[in-house]
Amino acid sequence: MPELPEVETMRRGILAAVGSRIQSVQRLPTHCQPLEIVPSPRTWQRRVVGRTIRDIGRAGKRVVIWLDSDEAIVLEPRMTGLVLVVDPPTTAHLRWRLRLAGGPFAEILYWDRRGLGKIYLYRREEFLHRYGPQRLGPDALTMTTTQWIQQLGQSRREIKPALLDQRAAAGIGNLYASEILHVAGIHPRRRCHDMTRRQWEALTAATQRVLQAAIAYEGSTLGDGTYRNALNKRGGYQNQHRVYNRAGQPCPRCPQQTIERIVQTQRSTFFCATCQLRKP
DNA sequence: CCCCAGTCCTGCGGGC
DNA sequence: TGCCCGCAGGACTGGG
Repeated sequence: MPELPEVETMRRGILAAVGSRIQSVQRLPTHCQPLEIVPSPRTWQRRVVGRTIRDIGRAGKRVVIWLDSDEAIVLEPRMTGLVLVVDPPTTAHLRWRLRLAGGPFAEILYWDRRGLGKIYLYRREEFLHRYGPQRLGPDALTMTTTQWIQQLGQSRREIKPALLDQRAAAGIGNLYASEILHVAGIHPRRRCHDMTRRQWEALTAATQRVLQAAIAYEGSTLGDGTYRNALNKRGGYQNQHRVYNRAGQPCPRCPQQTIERIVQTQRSTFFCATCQLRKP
C-alpha cells in the first residue's frame, strides 16, 4: 500500500544515514523467498560494501539510496514493504539488511510480509533510464496544472485510473486517488479530455493538499496495521480519510449523502455522487 | 499507441 | 470450529 506519502516518510526516516559508511549487505533467511533482488549477492558485496551514503531520495513510490560511487540502491516496497532502522514487526519477513558505521543508525532493514517488493542496484545511467520521463512522470507532490494538462489533457481515459498511471504522475496509488478526487470535487469516471482548466487546477491543488497533509501525518496505516515508519510507528492520516474504505458512511462535505464504492480497472474507488459531479 | 486483464504474494474475514 | 475462497493493490507483461 505504500504510496508517495508513506514512501516519503520512509525516506525522511532514514535520511540521517547520509554520510554513513556501509559495512555489509545481507539477504536475510531464504525461507522468506521469493523476493527478487537484482543483481547477485556477490555483485552487491563488491559494489556496495565500503561505500558512503551520499544522499537519500525518492522516485515515485521508491526510496533511492545514492552512494559515493554514483550508484543507487532502489527500495521498492510495493504492497507490504517497510524500510526500518529499528526491530521489524516480525523476524519472519525480514528480507534485507544494510549494516552502517559512522552515523546514527546501526542498520537499515527491509521487511516485507507479502514479498512483492523489490530491491535494485543501478549505475547512474541505468537509474536515469529506468526512472526517466518515459517511464516515470513528474512527481505528483510538485506537479503543476500545466504539467497535468500536458500529461493527461488529451487522454480519453477516466480520471481515476489515469491517476494510477505512474508515467502520467509519479506517486499516487489507489488510496490517495480517491481522496484527491473528493477534495477536488471531480467524479472518478470523468474523462480526462473532458476536464475543464478549472478542474485541472482543482486537481493540482487537491493533489498537493492531500499528499502534503498525509506526509505531515506520516502516512496512512490501514486496518491490517502493516504500514509503519522507519521507527515502526503507525501513521496518522487514516483518521483524516474522507472517502477511502468509507462506503455507506456520510460524505464529509454533504452529510446527508453516503459514500459509494465502485470498481474501475479492477480496483475499488470511493466517492460522493453529489459533490463529485460528472459534468463541470 | 493506448489501454486493460492477468500475474505475483500473504493474511484476513465472510460464508457455510 | 475449521476450511476455503475472495480480496487487498504495488508494477510489470502480454495482447487486443
